Amino acid sequence: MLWVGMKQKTLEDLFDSFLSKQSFFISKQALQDTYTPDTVPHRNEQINQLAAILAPGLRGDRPSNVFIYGKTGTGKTLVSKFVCQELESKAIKQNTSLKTLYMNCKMEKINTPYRLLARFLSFIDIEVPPTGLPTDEIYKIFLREINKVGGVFTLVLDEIDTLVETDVLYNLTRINTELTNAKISIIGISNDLNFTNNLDPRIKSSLSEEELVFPPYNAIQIQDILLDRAKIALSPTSIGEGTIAKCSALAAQEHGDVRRALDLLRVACEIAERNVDIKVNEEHVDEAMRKIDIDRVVEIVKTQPRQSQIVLYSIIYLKELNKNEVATGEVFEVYHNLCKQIGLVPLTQRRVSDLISELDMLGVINSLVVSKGRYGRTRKIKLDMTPVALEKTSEILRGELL
DNA sequence: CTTCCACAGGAAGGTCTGGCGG
DNA sequence: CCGCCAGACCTTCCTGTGGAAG
Repeated sequence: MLWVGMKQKTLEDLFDSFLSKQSFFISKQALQDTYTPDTVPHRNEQINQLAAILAPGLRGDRPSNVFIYGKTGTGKTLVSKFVCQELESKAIKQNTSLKTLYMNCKMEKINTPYRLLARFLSFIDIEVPPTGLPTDEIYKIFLREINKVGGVFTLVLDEIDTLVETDVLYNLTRINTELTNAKISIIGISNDLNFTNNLDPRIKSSLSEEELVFPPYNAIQIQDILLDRAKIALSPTSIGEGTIAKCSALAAQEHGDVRRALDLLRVACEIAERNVDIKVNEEHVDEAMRKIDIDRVVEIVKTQPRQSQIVLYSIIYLKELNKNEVATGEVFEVYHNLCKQIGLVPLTQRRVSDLISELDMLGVINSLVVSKGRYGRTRKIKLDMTPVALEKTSEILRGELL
């Protein structure tokens, strides 16, 4: 698929033409989302607001807690990191004891008080075992050490949504009352705009003393940002007419997600480079779009535990019988038979129901609870992937399971 | 209007793994 | 080695419920 448009050549020809061509990339990192640019365009307002909220930390006062909302790729993480960096360097200059600490709750799997405290402690160079100790033991260590170090701490909790089920947030809001020598303020970042709706009102009012909303970027802004990055990342001769505009337009359609635009451009370049084409053009972007989608699905499917894979395969199996929308009961039945065939002990329907929810959250299926009146209440379950991705998934699962 | 289906999804608790300090 | 701990993963038991059928 990646070799679309390439005629049959000898390998020697291929290598020659590859070498004779300048690489598309000057610095690929600039298109990756780990990259932190020197400036953050179109986010001045948010930067200033956040800086104003955090500034009291420079006088040794505890800044208000902040809640930041905005969809993915709207610059929340970037702005937070940027402001924190500036704040810290200012603090160092004037010799204030102020530290900022960033953690991504989802990626670092910080979903229990224990882990949050452990992570915090490792930040001030105290290592504690990852498990084994009682939580209140860790808490005691935490209080002791944090008071020893002292000063103002600004804690950035990215993707704070993952903490909502647990009592982490509640404990966090109370932590300051136990501190004698240190002050902690919290920046919570969420891409779920309704996040605080189902939050305990006390936690809500405490955590969102201030709120910032990051609106999506529009197509022009995305293009602007993309051009900036492309200047750093790519050789100018390699970018075809309209390529950047197309990436921007597609990302703007999505929901103003810059990360998406950057991914599109980067993958499009990789495809073009592999094809030994001269420039990245709009077709490469289309191809990139497909590839990103497939890669996403494949990655999820592969890393799913066996039982979950069987559940997904059951849904695919039903789809192949031309049943587009299926109910939980049907899936469970197929799943049950499949387990027996493979020789695995099947899980209960209760558990399978949860697995279906998880697959829904991962975005490989779509499920909606509907009532069919007399015929009960169940989920309508649909696959949520492109035909190509579906084919690939089916292939992988068949390989893994049978 | 009531009934009643086919589940959703909460609560509590069990089992297992990996790790602790003594 | 022991008793204990956190956390992942499941089971059991349970109450709740939207709306077509009667």
